[in-house]
Amino acid sequence: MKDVAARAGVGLKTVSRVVNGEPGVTPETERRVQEAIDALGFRRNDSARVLRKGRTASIGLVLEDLADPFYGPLSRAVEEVARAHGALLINGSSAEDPERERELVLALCARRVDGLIVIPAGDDHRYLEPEIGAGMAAVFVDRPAGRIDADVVLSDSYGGARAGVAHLIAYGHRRIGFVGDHPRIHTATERLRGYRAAMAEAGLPVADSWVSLGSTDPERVTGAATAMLSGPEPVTALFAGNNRVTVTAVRVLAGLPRPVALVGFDDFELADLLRPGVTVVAQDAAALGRVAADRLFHRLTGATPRPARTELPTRLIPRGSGEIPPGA
Amino acid sequence: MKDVAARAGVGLKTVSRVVNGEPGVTPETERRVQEAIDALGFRRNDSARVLRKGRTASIGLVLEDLADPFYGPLSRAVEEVARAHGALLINGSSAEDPERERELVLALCARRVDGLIVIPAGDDHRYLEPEIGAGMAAVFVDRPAGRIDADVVLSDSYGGARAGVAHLIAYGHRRIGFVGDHPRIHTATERLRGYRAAMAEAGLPVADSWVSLGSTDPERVTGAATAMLSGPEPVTALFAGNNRVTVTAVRVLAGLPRPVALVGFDDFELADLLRPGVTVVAQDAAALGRVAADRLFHRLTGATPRPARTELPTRLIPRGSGEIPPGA
DNA sequence: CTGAAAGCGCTTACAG
DNA sequence: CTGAAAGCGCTTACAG
Repeated sequence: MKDVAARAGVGLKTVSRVVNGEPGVTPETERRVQEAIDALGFRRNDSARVLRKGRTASIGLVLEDLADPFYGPLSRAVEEVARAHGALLINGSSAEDPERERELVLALCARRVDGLIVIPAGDDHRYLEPEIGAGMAAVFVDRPAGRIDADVVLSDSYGGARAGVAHLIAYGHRRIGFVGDHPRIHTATERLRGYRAAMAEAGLPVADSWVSLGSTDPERVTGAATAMLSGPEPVTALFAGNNRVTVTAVRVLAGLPRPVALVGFDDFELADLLRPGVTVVAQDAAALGRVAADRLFHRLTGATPRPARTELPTRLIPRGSGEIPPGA
Repeated sequence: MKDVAARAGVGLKTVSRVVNGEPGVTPETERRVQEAIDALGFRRNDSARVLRKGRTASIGLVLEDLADPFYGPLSRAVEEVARAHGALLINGSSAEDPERERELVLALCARRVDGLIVIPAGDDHRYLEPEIGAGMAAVFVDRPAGRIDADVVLSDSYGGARAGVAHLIAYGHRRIGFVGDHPRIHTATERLRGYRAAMAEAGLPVADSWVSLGSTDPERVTGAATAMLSGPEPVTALFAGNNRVTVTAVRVLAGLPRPVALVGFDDFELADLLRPGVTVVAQDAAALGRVAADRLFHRLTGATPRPARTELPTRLIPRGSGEIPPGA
């Protein structure tokens, strides 16, 4: 900028005015400055600008895995809101590791992102207290923050799972298996709670062997589902706790001689083209991202509402797999 | 930092040493400084650090759409390489709009990211010349840069499409349709070139009505595929130019009374569970990202190889849909 | 309409 | 082992 000023024969502040389109510069001066800018290939260094202004015009998004199809639309929705506010998105994957989540979040704080959207891997976020105290805005998505009071935007996991299991019960099932994600993950336990509620409301018992929480690794899920489907009193229907479990469950059921009912949490592409089509409890990933980002930018404009919990509804989409009666 | 120094009764530089783990500080001094840091909730402001050091420890990734399942694994792979080098990832979607791509890229340059990975939407990147001249490193992925000489990492679209179409020909097809992305997109024209090569090598003519390039919008693709499949001399097989076209083609074919062969470019989840399984020419999205990021960081360590073009091989995966003979 | 001085919060290059 | 001064490249708050 100094070089530009020298070449155009003006002061630093005038260059700054031209670069930022501020008023109060003669057309002739502006022309000279612009010429110098072009000749020197000058581009404003935003690092310096950020240091002076205090705002980085960027927000951080920490999620589990950018490669998971659930997070793509969510990220994109956050990005669109950020873009509408002139902010860039810094993205990071925690790989479901609380320590990695913490490192990422603190690195983003050190960069002074204007705000943070976090899909938490860990269940203790007290490490964020000093940051929030220092003015950092943070919104949690998909799972609540642990041990701190913060905004959170969730899908109605409990209600969705309950409706999905009730759907299977309505089709005559009495022995229904539940295969879900690791019990450390909030959505997994909420969905299990929904399953138990639906069973209890129908007066049905739940055998321990019908419930399996753990890694969504295909081998683990295959083993768990296969165990429930064998033995003297196999389950006649399966409720899958998330998209990855559902996909593996579809593979397991495809290899079975008899049809078994299946309802999965999370919709996925082509679910309608499988035979049978896969009945799912759909959640709106893009809406989760959009609502969370809106909340964040609301805070960034100076509003300081008390931290709130927002639950987005889910939607049951019958496609065939969830309407198979027991013993079909 | 000034406050920390004052509270600990030391100089600024000593605080800096402790914060950065530099040697040459008495344990006792370090303890005092650490205490002040904790008491004040101090966190180093990386904006200032960046300004002084000249490196932001971040790279930019501009792609078409974060929500597209093809880009998720690619982004994640880039992120992992960046992480290994201590860098964060700033992500942006061009939405296939050249002007938006340009805005994003220039915004990232203004932030002085250390390097750039770009999946180009436009075909003229001369706007990057001043930046590259000023030392910005850029690697293009999936499609080459337009009108500038730059590193590029691609899948072998030509060879993959040619192999896919040859596969259909080997199963007896003579009239094969090609539905692809917009002709402005490099991969679309390369895959079309592969299609034409395979047809020519088999001595087969290509009717104009068998080829349709354009938007991957489901309506457009449905119309194009339907037209090729009707009339007095309908095609007996379809080659789909990318993942989104393939998905729509599967839907179209599912509604047809007779079986029609299909080979798609890009693999997708559950392709093996559809009936018939979908035969695809698979490319490795994660490898594209990994190789591009490796190249970028190689440049960032000071190496200045001449810009090179790297082509990653594709792999034909027969699953059933591509092995349906004509008139089956 | 224009510009000189101070300062954002660090690191660098020295000096003690 | 420790620290004072200068500077990274901008913007802010003034003054003319």
